[in-house]
Amino acid sequence: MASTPPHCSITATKPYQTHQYPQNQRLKSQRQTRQSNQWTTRHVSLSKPLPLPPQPPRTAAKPAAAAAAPGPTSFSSLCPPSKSDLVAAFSGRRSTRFVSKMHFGRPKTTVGSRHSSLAEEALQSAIRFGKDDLALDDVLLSFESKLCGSDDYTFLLRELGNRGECWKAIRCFEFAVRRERRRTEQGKLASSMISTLGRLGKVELAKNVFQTAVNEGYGKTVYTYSALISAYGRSGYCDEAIRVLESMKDSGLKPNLVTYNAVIDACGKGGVEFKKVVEIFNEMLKIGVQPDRITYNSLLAVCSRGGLWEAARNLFSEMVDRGIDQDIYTYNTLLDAISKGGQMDLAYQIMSEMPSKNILPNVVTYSTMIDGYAKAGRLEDALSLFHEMKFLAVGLDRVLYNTLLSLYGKLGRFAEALNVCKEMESVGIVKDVVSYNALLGGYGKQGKYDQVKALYNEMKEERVSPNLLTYSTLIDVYSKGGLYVEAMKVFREFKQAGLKADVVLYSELINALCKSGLVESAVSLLDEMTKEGIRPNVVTYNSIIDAFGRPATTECAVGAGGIVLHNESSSSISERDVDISEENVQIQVRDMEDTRIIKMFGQLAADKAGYAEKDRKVRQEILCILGVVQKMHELDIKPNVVTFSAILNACSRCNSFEDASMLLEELRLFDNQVYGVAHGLLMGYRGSVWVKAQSLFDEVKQMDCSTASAFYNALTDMLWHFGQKQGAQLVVLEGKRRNVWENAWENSQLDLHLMSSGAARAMVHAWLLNIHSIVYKGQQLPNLLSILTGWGKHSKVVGESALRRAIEALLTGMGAPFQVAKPNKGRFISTGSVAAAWLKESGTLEVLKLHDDRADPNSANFGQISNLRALAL
DNA sequence: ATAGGGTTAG
Repeated sequence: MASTPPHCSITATKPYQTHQYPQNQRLKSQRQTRQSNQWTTRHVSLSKPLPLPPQPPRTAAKPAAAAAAPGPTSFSSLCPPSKSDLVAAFSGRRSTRFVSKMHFGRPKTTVGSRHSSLAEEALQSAIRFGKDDLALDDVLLSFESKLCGSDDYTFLLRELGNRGECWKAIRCFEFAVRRERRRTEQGKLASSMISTLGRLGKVELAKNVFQTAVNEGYGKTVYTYSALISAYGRSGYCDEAIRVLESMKDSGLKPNLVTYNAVIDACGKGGVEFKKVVEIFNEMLKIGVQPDRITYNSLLAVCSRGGLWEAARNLFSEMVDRGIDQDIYTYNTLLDAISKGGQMDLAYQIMSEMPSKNILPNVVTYSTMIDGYAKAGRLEDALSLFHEMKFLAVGLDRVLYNTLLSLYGKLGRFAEALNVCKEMESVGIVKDVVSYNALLGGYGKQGKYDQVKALYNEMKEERVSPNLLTYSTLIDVYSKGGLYVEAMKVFREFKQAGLKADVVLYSELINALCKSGLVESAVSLLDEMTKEGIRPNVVTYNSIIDAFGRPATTECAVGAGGIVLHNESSSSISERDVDISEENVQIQVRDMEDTRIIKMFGQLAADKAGYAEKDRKVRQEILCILGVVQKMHELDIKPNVVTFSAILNACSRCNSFEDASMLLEELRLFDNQVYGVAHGLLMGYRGSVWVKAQSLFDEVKQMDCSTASAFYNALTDMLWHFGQKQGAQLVVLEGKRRNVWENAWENSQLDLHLMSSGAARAMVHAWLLNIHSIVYKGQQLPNLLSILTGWGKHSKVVGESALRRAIEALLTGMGAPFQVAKPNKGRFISTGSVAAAWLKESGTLEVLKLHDDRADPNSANFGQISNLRALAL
């Protein structure tokens, strides 16, 4: 089998779009995916001809969008009220957050509304009797003489929109705009129609309304422009929003406070860089528009996306300096920024100060904080806040329930997760796509594939449509579990739904290839995604860097959930490949690219079954990786700790010191500090290098536990691999001192399950040295000593981990009297007395001491001294 | 015109 699959693409969208609209009935009977796809087409019909107003119609009164539509189509079919999730999925957004939020049905309060009481009546009638276009027209006609001006119609269409009655709102708008002759009034109607559509996530329709309004001469107002900007912002189209601001200035209109607030808000939602937003903010100040509380809140939201907690704090003080009051939004957004910046203690402190400012934490505050703690791995703190809010009788809502589901799911505490589901049910909150995604991810990560399947089925039965994140989660879960055939099936479903892959999905696929050592295929997929216009991010690159030197075949193993893909390996691989190709060729030629992905899964499945043996081509790989890192520089993608860990791990897989040095040079390009420490320790330097190392470790300590431990593991492994064992031990003891591996170290027990093999071995030496010193102080050892290796983080065979094997070999090599504990293959035990006897033997101490292959002549003793000092702590 | 939840790298 070829080592590199043919070139492929997974982003080609299926050209389902028909440019002619089918009849109502036909459309309704078609699949949801098809219906939804209509939304992305630009030519949206503005429905059947409206009943003509009594006045003679103006010649240009026909909306442009309506003119573009060839056939009669009803809005009721184009606006299925419950399909909003699909709409989001099709618009290519990265998040469905915007749309999911609409489930809350936040009704816009109509304070200061100038509508008449008859407008309320008209609304009720429209809701109750406006079953289709004609019936709604009847309602509108019957109220026509009683409703006064644009205020009533504005109320009507806005309220219809708030109730999800999209098509009714539009029909009402068209009805009203034709009956109105004053341009300013028409403009008001247009801007509220645009903002209503924006709130519903129907950007294309909003744009059509805007365009029509401009064409017909009442659309060029600050309000319509602002409304359109906001509509784009809500759906995450920040570039469009900025473009509208520019075109607004071009057409001679001066943006006002609301316009700028909407633009800044759009930037926050669309992930525009803080620097760029500050430019817009400065432009606003320059033309004399004074910022207000909402401006600052929106700026804070920009920080929160990027976890720019320091910038957020500065903005907060700037607000205070300017005499702008804070509100609950300010605090919640600030807390979010600080939480995302990983500063939970600071966040907690600020939250505690809220009551003294007369702003009481609400359910949003709590969900922000609980999620922040959960992401930082501080489960106890997360749960204690949850109990606090219950105690304070802060009501739970959908988001909080979903936060809990995600929390328990991640921890594998499924009993609690199920209780949350029950509670949701009892208070009448139906599980949505977010709930399901959280559960699928939770069960998937624990390898509970039966439950994953059951949940996915339940989801379909409950008619909750999977979205990009659902597919993404499932593909990742199955790939990680080695269930490539399952992954392939999900990928097909995903393509059938007509969705476009995003950077996350690509990164998952690339990671799957990388984990199997297929670096070249991974790189070709990287090229592909770039060609598709999807910008890889640091995660994508980290996977590829980490792939360096991985063996090209993976373990042949049985999944923990008992689902084994080898059930299918009765048919030969080549046969399966042919099947896959033929099937797809039959569907459409354009699916060729997808076929390649599907083949890729086939190849992974085959590799996993042990069919393909590949030679490692180290030379080629190193060039590949170097090229990739260069590319990362060119694209100005900033590396992070994971990048550093990946490079260090790649070094550990090098066969020669020279290769490792080449990789380390890449590290130098990124970051001199990390390079200095890694290189220094590798060369056996101490002194100033150790001082630098301390400050590096201080920074790493800011990260969550698993990120920090991964870095320590990578650095230690690299040092151990190249014979700097004393240096490795120094790093490990530093990690232990800083509690990187959670209570791994007690006198009676050493828990290595979170450590890499190098780190674990260095740790065993240190631990035994410590026990040795206990014995020599004449103190009593515990009756039983155990060393836990766990089952190995990545091994699927019980007790058969590389770590376990490494530790077993180490102990045997030292002659340490530890035995495998029978029922638990990952545990080595010795009685205290037997261990003590061994430690007292004359040669033992020398065996336990570690040495560096390379040492700096100037500080030869430093390592040993600080080892002893660290042990004393 | 403003706040919180679900996916990726270790």
